[in-house]
Formats: sequence, C-alpha cells, structure tokens
Amino acid sequence: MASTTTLVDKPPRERILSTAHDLFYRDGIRATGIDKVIAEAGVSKVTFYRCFPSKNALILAFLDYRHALWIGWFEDALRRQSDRKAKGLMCLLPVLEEWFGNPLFRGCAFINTVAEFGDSFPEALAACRSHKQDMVGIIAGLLPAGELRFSLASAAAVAVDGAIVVAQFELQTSSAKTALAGLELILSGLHKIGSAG
Amino acid sequence: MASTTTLVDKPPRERILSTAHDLFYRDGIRATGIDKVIAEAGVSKVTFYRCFPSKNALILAFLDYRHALWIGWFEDALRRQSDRKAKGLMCLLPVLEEWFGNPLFRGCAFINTVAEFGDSFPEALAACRSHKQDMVGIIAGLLPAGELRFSLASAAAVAVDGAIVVAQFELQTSSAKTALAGLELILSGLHKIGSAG
DNA sequence: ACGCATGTAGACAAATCTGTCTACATAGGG
DNA sequence: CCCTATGTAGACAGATTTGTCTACATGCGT
Repeated sequence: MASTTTLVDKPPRERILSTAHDLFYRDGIRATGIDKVIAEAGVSKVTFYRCFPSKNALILAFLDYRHALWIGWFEDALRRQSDRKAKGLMCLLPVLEEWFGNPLFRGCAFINTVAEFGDSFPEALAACRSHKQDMVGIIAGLLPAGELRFSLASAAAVAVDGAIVVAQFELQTSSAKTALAGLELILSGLHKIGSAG
Repeated sequence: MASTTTLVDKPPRERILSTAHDLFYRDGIRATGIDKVIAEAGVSKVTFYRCFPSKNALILAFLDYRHALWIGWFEDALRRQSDRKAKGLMCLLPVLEEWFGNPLFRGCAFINTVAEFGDSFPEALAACRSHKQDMVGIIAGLLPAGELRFSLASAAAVAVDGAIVVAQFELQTSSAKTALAGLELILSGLHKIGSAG
C-alpha cells in the first residue's frame, strides 16, 4: 500500500479524493470534517461541493477509490510473491507482512467503515461487503479448482481479516508479529486440510 | 450476550452506564451524543456530569463495563459448552454461534472502538488491548499445557476476531454462516496441528 | 473583446456537540 | 425545623459541523 501524497497539480477532484483518502483512513471518517479535507486539498468550498454534492458522496467515492487502490496492490503483491517461492495460500503471509509493516497501516478501511457506520449508511455497507467479496475471490484464485476451493478461500479470508484486526491492535513497533504468526499457523492448518483431506 | 435493558430504578450511575453501553455499542461512540445518553437514561445533565466528568470518562467506563459483561458471558458460555460434548478449541464454535445469533450483535465493541479512535485516545486503546489479551488467555485455557499452547491460542484468537468481523459484515438474516463455517475449518486445522504436530 | 467554465476567499445559516450554570424540588438526619 | 445531599429542568456559551451563498479572479475558445 503506497502512500498517495503525490498530488501537486492534479485536477481538483483527484486532489480532494486523495486528501480525503489519507485523512479518512488515518483518522476515521466521522472524525474528519469536510473543512479539513478542503483546507488540506487546497481547494475552495464551492469547488468541493461542485465535485461532491455531500460528505456522504465523498465517503462513497473514498470507498471506491480505496477499493481500487487496495485490490490493485493486493493482486500485484500476490503476483510478485507467487513468482517467488510461496505457493497457494502461503503467498498471503509475505503480502500481509508487507502491508502491516507500512507505517501508514491503520487496519482495513472497510472493516473500519463498517465499525463506524454499521447499517446506518447502507450504500457504504454495500460497498464494504462488495470489497470483501472481491478479496475472497482473489484468495480463491490462489487455490486449485475443486470441491473445497470456496470453503478454503472463505476460511482464509476469515483468517486474513482476523490478522488485519490483530495487527491493528499491536504496537507500531512490533510489526504485527503475533498477527502474522497466528495467520501462519492457521494457513498451514488449512493447507493440510486442502491437500490431505 | 444478554441485553442490558433492565434498569428501572437503579442508581443513576448505573442507568447512565447501561444506557451508554446500549447506544455506544449499537450506534458507535462518536455517533452517540451525550445529550442522547442523558435523555435515554432519564437523568439530568448535572447528575450526568457529577458521575462522569467528561464523555471520555464515560467511554472508558463503558469499555470497562463492556469488558466485564462480555468476558463474563464468554467464560460462562464456554463452561456450558465444555460441559457438553465440545472439546478444546471446538468449544468456540457454539459459543460464537450463540453470540452471532443475537439480534443485538454488532461486532466486537473493542474492535469497533479501535476502528473509531485508533491511537487518538490512548487510554481507550489500552483498554481494548487489555481486553483482547484477556480473551487470548481464556482461549489458552481451553488447551492443554504445552509448547504450542500460547501459539495455538493466539492463532485461534486471530480466527475468532476474523469470524467476528466477517459475521458483522453478513446480513442479519444469514446468522453468520460463512463466518462460522470458516472458523470451523480453521479450528479443525489448528486441532490437527495441536494433536499431531 | 466577450462570455463562460472554473476557480478562490470567506461570510453565513442552521444544526449539533460538549460542558457549565442557575434555579428549583425533595428526602433524610440531627 | 433546618441543612445537606441528591436530584430535575433547562438556559447558555463556545466550538464545530455540513452545506449555501455572494463577490471576485482567471483563463480559454470563438
């Protein structure tokens, strides 16, 4: 997950979206006021409201943007890892280690959004659900076709979400060792199930 | 997790805390104003601020209260299940199924709090970390003493947190089937590791 | 040169939030 | 009877929030 702070002279909509992304992800959505986004993006209020008719619209755009950013990174990182040695679900370990080690890591934006809004913002909830489904789909792609493919991918996704949360709880300095160790044990258990039966 | 709505004539501090618990857990902390807690608890503003000098103090009291409530329920439910058939980590399945089936289920209050506040409220973060450590300790109690005890308990906790999050994402009507199926697969994998090596 | 897109700066309204304050009621102990 | 503790009701201050509005600047195509 690269930072998104290269936005010198892009069109205002992109500047706003990129700024909102960084602030929403770092500080939480509710904690981030529109005025702060406007000031940090260096646009005027009129410009902002011409691009996004309301804060809710910005939130939905943020979720789309984050989705594209994260899924893009995830697929790329998996590709990089499976080019190396790791096989099957085990690719997930170095990939997540890379993410958790990023100093900007603050958990999963979609988990955090559901935690903040629950079902009080249905469109946002739908976007979060869709994101997680896509993640499961990509994880399923690591597995050979077969009866257990979807079950194993769903279980691995449960483990990944758990590891994300545990990593979020750990101190920055620990680089999420507990989360990754737990995930490794889980994935090796799932591997046995997948290969042996 | 029982509801907490039996608070007719308790002392005001308990009424406030119980009301705050229900609102904070259901709607989120930031989304719940002090005025709403006050109105719903049926106390006056002066009374409220005599019991809790600030909203942050109420939040910390809420986390303590929720911790006691949840850990109490968790230990009791595990005891009930291990009295029956389930053994070791497998006790977790019916226990979590019971929780996820509760219509008031809205995920883990501590995960949600970390998602809302991150490290912007260090005392709250510390309370959340402490809660999760206690949860890992209880899970470790399900396992025989041995080299792998702590590793397996940590891994199971990762899986439990993941299942909580996935259950939170699922529709109310699904009773969190995906989360529980994934957790079951994970726990059976961990069981193999624990017993065989 | 004109008109229009697009931009900035910032006042403003209306709501909401936390926290303090005054004024008043009530019940129990000495 | 009176004092104090504990409670209610609600006004108020001050900050912050979202969203609208006016007034002005700048650049571009025709």
